[in-house]
Amino acid sequence: MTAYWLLKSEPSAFSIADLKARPQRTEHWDGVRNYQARNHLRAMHVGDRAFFYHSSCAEPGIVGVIRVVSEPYPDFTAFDPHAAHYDPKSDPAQPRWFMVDVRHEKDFHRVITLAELKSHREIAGMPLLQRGSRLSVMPVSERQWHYICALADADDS
DNA sequence: GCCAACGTTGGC
DNA sequence: GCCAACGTTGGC
Repeated sequence: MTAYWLLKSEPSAFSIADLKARPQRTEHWDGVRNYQARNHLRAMHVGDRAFFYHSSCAEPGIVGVIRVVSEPYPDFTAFDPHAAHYDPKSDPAQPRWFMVDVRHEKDFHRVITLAELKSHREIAGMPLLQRGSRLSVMPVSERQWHYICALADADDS
């Protein structure tokens, strides 16, 4: 059963173009250091799809689609004292943080901005649109997924 | 740069 | 277990 997700990244740190430029268009999604987001990561499976969301930028919004291409495994950057998201409390024998590998699937032809998403009551239940939401990994329902894909495809012509 | 919202930490 | 202080996120 394929599931749908939304993954946030600041494009100044790692953008969808960066992912697209990686070998095999694939990279591990490391650095998640929030338990709720971690739990969502651990629920992922190969074949799941996710929206790539650009945050903290001029035009925050969904910029494309990526695919989960690994099962969840320990985030090894947590063990590296030189890594940006080093966590001395994550023990390799009992890892605290996890990640998956993702592959670029497609760019939307335009950014589906946060402002636009907020204007559609059909998807008002998305965690992304809740007051004070900061979660960087969140589930998307099948209905929400197809609704947003339709928005993106509407001006494909 | 501002600020609201949230999660985590640590004293008690 | 409570809660104040602090750090981070992220839109504007």
